[in-house]
Order: sequence, then C-alpha cells, then structure tokens
Amino acid sequence: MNKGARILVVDDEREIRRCLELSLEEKGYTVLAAESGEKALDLLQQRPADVAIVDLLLPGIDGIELTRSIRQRSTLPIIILSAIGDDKKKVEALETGADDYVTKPFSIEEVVARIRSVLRRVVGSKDVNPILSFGDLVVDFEHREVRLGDEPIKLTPMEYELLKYMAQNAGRVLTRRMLLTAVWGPGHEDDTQSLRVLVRQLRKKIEKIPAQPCFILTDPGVGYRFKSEPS
Amino acid sequence: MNKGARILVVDDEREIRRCLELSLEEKGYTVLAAESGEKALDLLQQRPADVAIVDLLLPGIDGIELTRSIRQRSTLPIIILSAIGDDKKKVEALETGADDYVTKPFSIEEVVARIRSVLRRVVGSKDVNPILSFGDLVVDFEHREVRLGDEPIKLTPMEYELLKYMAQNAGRVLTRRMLLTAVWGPGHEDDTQSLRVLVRQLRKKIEKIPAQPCFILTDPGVGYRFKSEPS
DNA sequence: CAAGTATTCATAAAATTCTTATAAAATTCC
DNA sequence: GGAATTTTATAAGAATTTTATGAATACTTG
Repeated sequence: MNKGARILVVDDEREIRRCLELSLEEKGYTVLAAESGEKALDLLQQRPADVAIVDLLLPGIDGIELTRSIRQRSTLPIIILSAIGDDKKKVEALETGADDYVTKPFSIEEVVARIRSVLRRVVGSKDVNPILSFGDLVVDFEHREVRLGDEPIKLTPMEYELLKYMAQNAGRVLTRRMLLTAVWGPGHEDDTQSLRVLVRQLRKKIEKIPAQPCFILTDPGVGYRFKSEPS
Repeated sequence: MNKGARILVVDDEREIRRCLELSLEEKGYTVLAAESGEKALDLLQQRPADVAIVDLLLPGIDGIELTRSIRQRSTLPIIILSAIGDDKKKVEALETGADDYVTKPFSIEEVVARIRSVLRRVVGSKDVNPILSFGDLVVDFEHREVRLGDEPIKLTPMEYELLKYMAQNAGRVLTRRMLLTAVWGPGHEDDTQSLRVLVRQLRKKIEKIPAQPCFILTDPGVGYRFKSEPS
C-alpha cells in the first residue's frame, strides 16, 4: 500500500528537487515535483497525492501559506523541510497543520522514514469504535478506559486529556502550544513547565521505563510526539 | 459477566487461530475455533457463542458471506479481522452487519479491547437477567429487592435508582453527568453535591466500611464506578 | 401533621494541580 | 572537542480543587 504512494515535492532549489525525485523514485514512490507554492497547488488540482514534502522557504507563497492552503481543503499529510535555524517558522508550520518536519541537511533515509511513518498513520485513520491501541497500550475513549496489557490505568482528568490529544494525533509532532491549549484551554501558552510535569506524570503511568519513553517522545525545542510507529 | 464468554474464532491460518486461542483462553474466555466459514456455521449450530472473530479472507465462504449468513438468523456480534489493504472489503463487511474490525497485524490487547467493548454493548442492551449479584450484594430488579448476605436492605427510591444504574453498568466509569441524568432525569447535570450525598447514603447502606468502599469506587474528577470485577 | 426523604450548608479529608528547586540532557558557542 | 548555556526531567512540598461527612433545613405524601 505504501509502495507506489504519490509524493509531492515542493522546493525552489532544482538540486534538492532532483535529489529527492531520484531517490524516492528509486524506492518505488511516484514523485510530483513543483518549484513554487503556486505550481504545487495547480498540480494538486490535477493529480492526487498521498504526502507532500514542502520546503519552508519558498519564493512567493511560502511553506506556511502553502500548508494553510492545502489544509483548507484536505488532510493531505505534509512534511516540512526546514533549514537549521528556522525553529520559529517550523513551529508555526506545525501549528498550521503540518504533520512532521525534517531539518536540512537531511539524509534520504530520514525523509523516507518520515514518509513511511506519516503514510502508516493515515491508512488506519477512521474507526467504528473509538478504541486506539499502541502495542500493549489500549485507550478506549468511549468508556474512558486506559489499559497497559491487563493492567487498568487510573489517570487524572488532565493526564487523560493529554493522552487523548496525543493518541488521537499519534505520529504528528505536537508543539507545546498545541498541547497546552489542548489540555488547559486557550490562554496558557507559556506554562511550559506545567506541561513538562504533566508529561512526566503520564510517562510514569504508561511507560515501563519513564526515562526511556517509547510512547511519549520529546522533540527538543518543539514539543512532543506520540509513538512515531516502530522504525 | 464478560469472564467466560464464548468466542468463535474463524481463520484459515492455523498460526493465527492458535495464537488467538491461547491468548484468549489465558484471559479466561472459552474459544471455539474454525478454519473455514462452513465449519464456523456448523459449530454455531452445535454451540452458542457470544462473539465471533472472523477473518475477512477465507477460502470458500469468505468473511463477508459468513457475516451475512450469521446475520440472517442471529445478532451475534461479529468482529472482522482484516489485512491492512482491504479497506473496501472491510467497509462492505461492516455494512453487511459486522460490529467492529481489527487490522492485522494486531496486538492481543487490541482484540481483547474490542471484544470487551462489543460484549458490553450487547450485555447493556438486553436486560435478560433481573438479578445481579456482586459477592454478598444481591440486587433483584424484578422484585426491587436488595440484600447484603442475609440482611435485606431498605433503599429509598433515589438510592435504588442509583444502585440500579450503577449495577447495570458495573465495571465502567460513570461520569457524574451520566449518573445525574440517570437518577434525576435531564436538566440536573450540575448538581454534583446532591449526587455526592446520595452516593454517601447508598454507601452507608451497602458498604461494610463506607470510608473504604468496595462496591462504589470514586474516580476523582470524573465520577464513580461500580466494582470493577474482583481483582 | 408526622414520618420519611431530599436538599443545602459548613467543614474535614483526600486527591489533584501548581510551584519551586535541582539534576540531567541537549544544544550552542568557542 | 569541550565548556557554557539553554532546555528538559525529576522530586518534593504548597496551594488549590474535589470529595466525604455530619447535621440542619425544606420538602412530600399519606
């Protein structure tokens, strides 16, 4: 199913476009390339894609605006390509709806890994019953039940809210701001320490070794992400 | 009540059948296994089952046809096992009357979660058994009688309503809102203090040590839960 | 009106959430 | 590469919120 997935690459540098195109096609993907945001949107009108890889810095419509445009009409997974310094913009893109990011300079393996991860997530998207499972960890939203194997796990209201949000957006990078508003509501965007403490509490309850988490991974400088599928 | 449920597993791969069989029996379920749709139908003639787990891809009668056959004569809950690509078939099965699905590869925890969820749904719907017992506590809904061992217990109307609702939904988390509407009817969702007092009254009557309840457990921030099966 | 029931209020106890301090890890800068 | 700096993790105690409890008050119904 992942084989032959269609990948839209948007970058103004011919070099990078070419490089991604060759490497991805070699891996069996179909690549659509565009050198600008405008052309990318045109392309998407004509042909469907399964993932988009978008450079943050583009002439004209930039990566963030492109992300916003795409998000307005579809849930197409978007991976951001960002240079090493643009943390602020990167975070902005994630909050606009991008799913993941890769920092330049990147290795092809890294990009492919992200693509795979994102594709996997999209396939198992809709569910009859709101039960999510991640290996041993099972979250039943209908009954507000969390179990780790056979052990039922008691969560406080905030712990539960955090887990819920993270599990429902598993695989995506979730910025601190996103998590803070998800749990505390709007107006608490700066209370990063509270988030850290809450994350720790949750880790203590669901991770076997909280210091080596396998569900709640931290993305330094950005936020957290929930179990980006076994790589 | 879920314990000891009978589960029919239909899969042509011995490996998977075996695996499910072992894991489910370990959890206390009784497993009936069949390697084909035909055998499954035969088995169902001979022995009743509480849930069926059916592989989508079967030689001969496939999962969808089997679902249809079963649906023609019973409401036996059916959980579909599907490989990652068969989205179309999966949807077809659900439309034919399957209740839920699990995507291969699956974890046992996930399958168990689905089974439990489905069982709960079914048990909650039909009110066959008007007598529930939880250790010493016996509730006879038909005669509106409650006993603790030999002692008959007198309950006020509201206490009885509360007990009834909790006992009929034993094992799950019941939010304050749910309990309030169950006892007071709609429009009383905010009267949490009344609920607390009522819970206390009921505890005084049915718990040996009301301060260390073993039937009515509290879930701080959420609500209450009635005796999550003897652990 | 009387007896039992239900609600409200005040306060004690328990649990959760927040804050603060320090250790560990990651990142940046030279 | 290694020191300095920022970021994240961890622990423990304080503050806050939620729940339990006892008793007083209001309500219903025969």
